[in-house]
Amino acid sequence: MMQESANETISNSSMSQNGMSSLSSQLDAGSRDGRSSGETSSEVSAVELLHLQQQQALRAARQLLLHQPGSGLKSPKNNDKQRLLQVPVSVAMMSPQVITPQQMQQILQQQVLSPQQLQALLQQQQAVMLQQVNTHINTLLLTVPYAQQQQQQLAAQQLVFQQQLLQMQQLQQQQHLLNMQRQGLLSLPPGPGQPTLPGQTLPPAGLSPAELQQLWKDVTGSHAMEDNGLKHSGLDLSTTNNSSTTSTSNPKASPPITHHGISNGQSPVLNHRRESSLHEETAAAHSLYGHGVCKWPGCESVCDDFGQFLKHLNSEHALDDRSTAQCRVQMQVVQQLEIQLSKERERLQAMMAHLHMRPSEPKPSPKPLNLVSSVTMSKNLPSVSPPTLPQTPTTPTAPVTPLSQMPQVPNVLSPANVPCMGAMRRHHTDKYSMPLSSGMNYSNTYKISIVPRCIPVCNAPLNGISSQGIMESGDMQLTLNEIYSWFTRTFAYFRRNAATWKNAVRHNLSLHKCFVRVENVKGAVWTVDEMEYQKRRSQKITGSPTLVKNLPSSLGYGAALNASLQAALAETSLPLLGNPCLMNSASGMMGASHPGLMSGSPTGLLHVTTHEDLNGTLDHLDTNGHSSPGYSPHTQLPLIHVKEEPLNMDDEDCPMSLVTTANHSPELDDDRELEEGNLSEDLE
DNA sequence: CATATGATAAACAAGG
DNA sequence: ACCTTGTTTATCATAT
Repeated sequence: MMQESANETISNSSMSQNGMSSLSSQLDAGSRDGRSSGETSSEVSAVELLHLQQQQALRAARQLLLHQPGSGLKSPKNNDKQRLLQVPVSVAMMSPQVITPQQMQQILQQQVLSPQQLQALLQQQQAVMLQQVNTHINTLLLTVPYAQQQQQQLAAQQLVFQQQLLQMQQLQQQQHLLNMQRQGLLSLPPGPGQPTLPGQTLPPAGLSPAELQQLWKDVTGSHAMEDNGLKHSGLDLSTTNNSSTTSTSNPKASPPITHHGISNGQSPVLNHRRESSLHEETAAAHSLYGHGVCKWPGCESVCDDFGQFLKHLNSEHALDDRSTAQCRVQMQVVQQLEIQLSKERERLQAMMAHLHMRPSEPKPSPKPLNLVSSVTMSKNLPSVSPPTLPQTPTTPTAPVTPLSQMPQVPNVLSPANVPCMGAMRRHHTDKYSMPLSSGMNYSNTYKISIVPRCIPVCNAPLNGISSQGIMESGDMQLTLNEIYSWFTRTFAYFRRNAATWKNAVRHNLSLHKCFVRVENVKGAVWTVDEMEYQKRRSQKITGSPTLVKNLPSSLGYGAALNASLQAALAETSLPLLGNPCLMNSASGMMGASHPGLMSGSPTGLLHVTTHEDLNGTLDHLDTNGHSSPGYSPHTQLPLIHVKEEPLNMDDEDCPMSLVTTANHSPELDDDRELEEGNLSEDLE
C-alpha cells in the first residue's frame, strides 16, 4: 500500500497546491492591483469577495475532507503529512484573534483587503447565518408536533449550520494561509524531517515539535475531546467540527485561540510571551497532561510543570513509529467505544419505542455514523475523522452525516440512498434495534459486505468489489494479491473463508470482460476496462426497469460514474471519499440473506457501506504488504488478454452488488465483526 | 416455471 | 512439490 500512500501524497500536494494557488492567484491579482492604492482600496467588492470566499471555502473544505491523511499512520512520513494538513486548520481558526500589531501592519501593507475587513465580513456572514438558523429552529420548535421530530429537524438545521461554519472556517483558513504566504512564512524551507510538498499547506518553518504538538493540542484538546487517540487521525475534521459545534451554541464561546505559526519568525518576544501564556492556558486543558503526570497511554511519567511535560512529550512521544502505533491503538479504542455507544443508543431507542407501544418511526436515515472513515480503512482511506466528531448534545440520535460527505451529498438523494453511513450503522446495530427503517427488507441473516454500486461493477458483487478495489487504487490497477488485500482490509467477511472468496474473485476477474489483465514487467495487474464498463452500464441502464426507476438516486451515479469520474478517482487516489458514489449514494450493499443478490431489486436501493474493518491493523494482512510499484499501463506495452464475455452477464453495476455471506456462520454477528481485527489467521 | 444473475466449488494449466 | 495465478465448467440459490 505504499503505492497508494505515495499516490495520495502526490494528489494531496497537487490538490492543495491547486486550491491554494487558485486562491492565491485570485487574491494576488487583487493585491497587485490594489497595492498602489494602499490598504483600504478594495479592488474586489465585498460581494465578490464573499462569493470568492464561499467558493474557496467549499473547495478548501472539500479538499481537506478528501485529503485526510491515510489511516495507516504507518510511517512518520504519514504523520508529517497529517501535521502539515492539520496545522492550517488550527491556524485558520486562531488567526484572527492573535495577529500582532506588527503582523497586522505587515499584512495591511500587502493586501488589498485588510484582515479586519475580511474578518468583519466573515463574522457578519456568520452572524447572519446563525440568526437564520436560530430563527428557523425557533419556528420549528413552535410548529413541529413531536419532540422527536423537533430533535431531528434541529439536528438537520444544526447540520446545515455546521456545514456553513465549516465553510467559514475553511475560508478563514485559506485567508490566513494566504496571509502567511504573503509574509513568506510558508515559503520557508521545511524543517528537518518535514518534507515539503509543493503547494502543501505548511506550518511556518521553524515551528518546533513542541509547538506542533501544541497546535495539536489547541486543535483538539480544548474541545472536550477526551480521547487522545483521536487526535492523531481525526484532527482536521474533528477539530473543525468541534469548533463548529461549539460555535453553534455560542459562536463567541470558543476559547481564545492562540496561534503559533503567525508569530514564528516574526517577533521572538511576542512569540515567547505567547508561548508562556499558551502553556498556562493549555496545561489545564491538555489531555495528555494531568496531575503532574503524562497521560500518554502507558507512560505516566511525572512532569513537574507543563513545560517539562512538553519536553517530555516531544522527546518521549515524538512522531515516530511507536507513538504512531500507540495513537492508532487509542484510535481503535475510541472507535470501539463509539460503536458500542451507538449500539447502546439504538438499543435504547428501540426499547423506548417498544415500551411506548409506538412503532419506531423511520428515522432520518443517516444515523450518527461515526464510524465512517474511522472504519473504512481501505487503502489510503484516511481513518480520519469525521467519525469522531462529537455530536451536538441536543441531538443524540440525530442524523449527523459525517462532514466528509457533506460537500458531495446531493439533495436529490432519496432517503434510501442518503443513509450511506446510516445504513452502515444500521448494519452494526440492526440486530438490536427495531425496524428503524420502513420497508427495508433486511434479511435476517448476516449482512456484511458491501459493494458500492457505482463502481464499475461488471458482474457479481464480488465483481463490483473487485472493481472498486481496482478503481480505488491510485492507478486503477491492482495485482491479484492487492485485490485480495483490499478485500480483506475493506470487508470483514473476506477475512475468512479465504479460499472461497479468493476463488470467487479470481473467477470473476477471469470471467468478465470488464476486468482486464495487463501484464507488465513485474507481473500482471488487473484493471477495469472503462469502455466495457460503460458499455455494460448503458445496457444496464436502458434495460433495467428497476434501474430506470431509480435513476435519480442510483443511476444518476451510474451515468455519473463516467470516465471523468473514474479519471477523477484515479487522479485523486482517494478511494471512498473520492468516490462520489460512495459518498452520495452510499455504497450499494446489502448483505443478502443468502447468497443472493438482488440485482436491481428495490431493496437494492439501500446501499450500505460497511467497512467492517474497524482497525487499520489489518494492513499487515497484505500478503505483499506493500503495493506494487506504480506501473503505468500507458507506459508499459502491456500484454492484454481480451476476454469473451457472455452477453448477458452484464451487470450490474449498479445497483447493487451485494456480497453474500450466506455460508458464513451466523456467529459472525455485529459484535464479532467488530472484533475481527485479529482474524488475520483466517486469511491464510 | 423460465430465465438471469451471482456465489461457490472444483478441475486444470502455467509459472515461479 | 508446492503455491499462486488464471481459466473454465458445473451446480446451486435467489430474484425477476
